[in-house]
Amino acid sequence: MHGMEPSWDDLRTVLCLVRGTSLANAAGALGVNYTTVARRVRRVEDMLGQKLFDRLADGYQPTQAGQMVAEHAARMEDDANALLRQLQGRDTTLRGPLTITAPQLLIAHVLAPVIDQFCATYPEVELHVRATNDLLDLNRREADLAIRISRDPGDSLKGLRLTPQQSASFATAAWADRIAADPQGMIDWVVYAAYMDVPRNVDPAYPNHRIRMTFDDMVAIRAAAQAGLGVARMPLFLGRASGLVQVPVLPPQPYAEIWAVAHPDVWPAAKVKAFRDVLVPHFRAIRDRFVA
Amino acid sequence: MHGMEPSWDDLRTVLCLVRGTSLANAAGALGVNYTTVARRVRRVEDMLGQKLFDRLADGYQPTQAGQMVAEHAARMEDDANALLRQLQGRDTTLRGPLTITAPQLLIAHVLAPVIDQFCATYPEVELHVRATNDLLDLNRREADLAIRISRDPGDSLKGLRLTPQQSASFATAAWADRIAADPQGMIDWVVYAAYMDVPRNVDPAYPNHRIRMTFDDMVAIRAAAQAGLGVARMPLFLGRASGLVQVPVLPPQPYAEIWAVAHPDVWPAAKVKAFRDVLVPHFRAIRDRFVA
DNA sequence: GCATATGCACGCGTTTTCGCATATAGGCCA
DNA sequence: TGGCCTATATGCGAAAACGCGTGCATATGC
Repeated sequence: MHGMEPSWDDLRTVLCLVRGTSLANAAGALGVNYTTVARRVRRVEDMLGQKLFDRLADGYQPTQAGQMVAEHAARMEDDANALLRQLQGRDTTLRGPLTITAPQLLIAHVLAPVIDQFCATYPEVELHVRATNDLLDLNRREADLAIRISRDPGDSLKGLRLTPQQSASFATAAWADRIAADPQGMIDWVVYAAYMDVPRNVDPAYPNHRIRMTFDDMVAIRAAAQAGLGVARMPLFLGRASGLVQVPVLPPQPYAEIWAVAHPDVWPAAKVKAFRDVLVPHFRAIRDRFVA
Repeated sequence: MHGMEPSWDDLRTVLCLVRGTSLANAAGALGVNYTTVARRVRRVEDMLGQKLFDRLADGYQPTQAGQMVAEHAARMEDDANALLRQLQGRDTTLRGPLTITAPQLLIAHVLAPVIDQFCATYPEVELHVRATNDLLDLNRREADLAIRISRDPGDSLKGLRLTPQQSASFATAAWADRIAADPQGMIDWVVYAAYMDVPRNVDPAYPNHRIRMTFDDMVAIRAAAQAGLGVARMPLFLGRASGLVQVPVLPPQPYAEIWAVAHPDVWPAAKVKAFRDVLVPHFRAIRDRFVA
């Protein structure tokens, strides 16, 4: 025990190192040089008089004491995030940073005009767009507002339904012709890896199906369909915007709705509200792109 | 909004400034120069893009946003304290700092030999003694172990009863003679301000009493009794050690017990246990100083 | 078995932060 | 009203923290 108590930032550094397992990862998360992480960790250990990490060949391995530090620091982080969210929710300015997130395909085919209009209307807002299928953690402020396909389960996020939508089967024109000419023929499917099966509710007029291949990503599925590998189920807005033909194998049917969600703390922030106010009328105007 | 998020240490600084209401107080609590406090606060405000304090003539007055920062930082502080307590509780060394607290009079007349013995037995322990009647906050690690008259209410502290004790009435030899000579005579009392009355249970053989003066401190009461201002009720160990004579006006009767208390996290620490192991036998050996 | 990639430790020069001294403004009391 | 006390701003030199480059050890791949 050296007596002095460690600085809160040093505790945070320990948390990042436990999470990252290497100095470089922790340094990246903190936005500092990894040498600094090493120095801070050593300093905390000196102050606490306890070793927090075993220096192994493949990185820093936390000791039991290191785990304890990380657990408490994680709770401190929750409080810090809650604070920043609440302060952000009180913000009434239309200046400065705003981070939104949405799946790539939704941005490319639906949101681009919304983003354009928003930036033109609020030129002082510094908009950051995170185009990813990953569900960013809105509690940790990885984004302020998320546009998602299907409302999120679990978290206590506040949400707004932008539109219902339907899915259907799409393929190249060549495939469409072939299916029309021979409904009894074998139909190749390109499907999500998670499902691993031909969609339910296919029209009984087309009895023969097989899985041609599976993907874990809708961009890849669309590319495969565009390459003529088979038929794919996808939301109407996407199939229609991809140069594909809707084939009658799978009739239009309900698909996950599109939602805008945010943490309730952040929801009332002026910039977040402003973005919603551009988003909602735009989705109302183009609703017929999502349903048959 | 400047974008960057504030460092946790800066949030802590805001907390101390809200608590202290002046730069100097906050700086004292943090162990830094007050100029540093002013700079950090300004930095946080820039980062958050919100004013956290109104600079008034008589100090920094927190805004609503400043209050919010302080509330969350207070929770972070609780977590940091819990961490430090738990790490301390795991400490098995008999080196380094240990802070105990007890009322001045208990230290002066009872604990001094215990402290002496402990320091001789564990020379590598750096013992800090905080002699005060204030109840230090053991949650906040203002002390590791407290010896208190009466077990603490409220907190969830772990405790050990060191001894029961009794109180009685004490005065100078002159007063003792006067009372023996004239039991019907007026008896002047020196009492605690909190009570504002002659003790209950006085012997009916002494019918005439009045409050001569009140004090809010036992050191002062004893001094007044020693100066011959009147009769005072005090614990036996104190009266007997103060050159006073026990007078029969108030027969010996139960008084608050003496306890050793610590936070349950800290209780198992080696240094805390070592101190208890010196404390307990000593109190057993001198028990007759506390009861009639 | 050699080359490469990953990850950490150490030393040096630079940037940032800090403490101290000084200056300034407002409130209290004789 | 003048002096003093408290409390906050500002400028400068010192100290601490930081980033970068280099070197070493271990694991991985051809």
